Amino acid sequence: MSESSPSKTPTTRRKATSAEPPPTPTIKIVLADDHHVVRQGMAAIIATEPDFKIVGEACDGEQALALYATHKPDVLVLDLRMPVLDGFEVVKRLIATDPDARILVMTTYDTDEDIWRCLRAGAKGYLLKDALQPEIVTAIRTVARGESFTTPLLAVKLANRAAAPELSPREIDVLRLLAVGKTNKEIAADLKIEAGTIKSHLKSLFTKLGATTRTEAVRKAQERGSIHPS
Amino acid sequence: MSESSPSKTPTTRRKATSAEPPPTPTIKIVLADDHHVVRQGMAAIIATEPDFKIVGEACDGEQALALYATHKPDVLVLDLRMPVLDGFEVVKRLIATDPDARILVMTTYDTDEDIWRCLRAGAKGYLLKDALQPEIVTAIRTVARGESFTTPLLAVKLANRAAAPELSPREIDVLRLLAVGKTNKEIAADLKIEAGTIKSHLKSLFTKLGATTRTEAVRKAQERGSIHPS
DNA sequence: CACGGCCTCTCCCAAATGGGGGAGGCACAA
DNA sequence: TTGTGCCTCCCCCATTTGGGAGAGGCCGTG
Repeated sequence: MSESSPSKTPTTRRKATSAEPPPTPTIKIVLADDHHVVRQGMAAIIATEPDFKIVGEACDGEQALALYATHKPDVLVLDLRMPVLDGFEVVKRLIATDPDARILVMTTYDTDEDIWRCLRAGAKGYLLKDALQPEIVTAIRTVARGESFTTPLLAVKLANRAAAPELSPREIDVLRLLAVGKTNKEIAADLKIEAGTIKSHLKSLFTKLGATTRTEAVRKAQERGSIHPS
Repeated sequence: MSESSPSKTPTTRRKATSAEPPPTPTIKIVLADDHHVVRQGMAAIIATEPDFKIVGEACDGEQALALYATHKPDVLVLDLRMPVLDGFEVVKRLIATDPDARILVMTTYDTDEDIWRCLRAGAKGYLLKDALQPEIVTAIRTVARGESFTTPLLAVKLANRAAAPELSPREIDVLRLLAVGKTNKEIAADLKIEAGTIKSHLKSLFTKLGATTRTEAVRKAQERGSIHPS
């Protein structure tokens, strides 16, 4: 399903003004993933496209930033979960210095919050690790062109996410402590505020998350990706 | 000609009765992982070893069983999280029909319960997906020889797990409903028992998991892998 | 400036939770 | 047989939680 029209596409319409798949000079790629196996796999897939070239491989966020700076690749393929500096941080910092950076975020997890945050931070595409070869190739090519690419499956999730209300920073603080099983009193002590205030935050958390018990709130927050099990 | 005797190992001892590391005929491998990228990566890594050969690739549990049956590989490299039939089920069924099956379980997640169950079910090795090439190769070779291989990191976790008390089936039932945020009354209704009984189960869950609140219990159970976020 | 969101705090009250007991039936193993 | 663990149920009671209805201060946006 990569090419649009299978029959009527003569070589005539190959205009040279904009970048097109075949005549692209070379797409330079930096790969950032902490799993060696995944890097090998991506390398193998990328090797099937003659105009793709890996110019650097990083296994943590800092390396990714460094390699981007030195190589200025056409695409940065970025894993979200990484040691030292996670994917989201990398996107934020990279876009801050270079707003035109083309980043393709790749991850196993499909919790919407991550996707949402990365795309809003300026990532151009989002791919799940269960993607097949053609989708991966298309994604890289699309992002390299400066356009955006997101797996259809995720479009739905993104729509949901857009409708959902944002959690305030303080609510996240409470949520995190809630998630490890602390009581209101303990959370209050940790945050150095009154226990009653925790109840207030919980109330708004409940309404925002559509939960009625703390356990349910934690669960829904995890589903959304507002908090990580880490 | 004039080959006096360069070394004392002429072609005489070629075919041996027992299998040995260097002269191993060929290690046949079936790869089961639902992520195309990971399969590509493993394939690339396996290709570096001349005596390794992939005889089949599965992307779900059923395919894995089928391919094992037809190819009788020396090693089945198995991902835990897979559609249709998860890794643990595959291990159980495979060992039931062929107790000598050599299975190397590979996963991203390191929740102890999974490891524990798979190894007890008869898997020969456990590898995390962040393993580097040499470790992967060694693991495959070791398991192919019929010995067991487990990442050192996991040995610790296994020790912990062995010490921890087992949760009863009923406790797991309660835990699962607890995890989605249900109240005791709702859980009782779902399980068709008295609400008071839920409290009893919760009490033993709390002591076994070392928790004091339901949210904490859910969290610790998730950490152990007794229940999955699924 | 006024509005809205966020953070803080207050009061009240019904319901749920957690912790302490105990007890009977059942199955399985020593 | 005597355990031991599991599942079911019961009691009581202190604490926590969830829901309702505020209010004041602060800050950024329109």
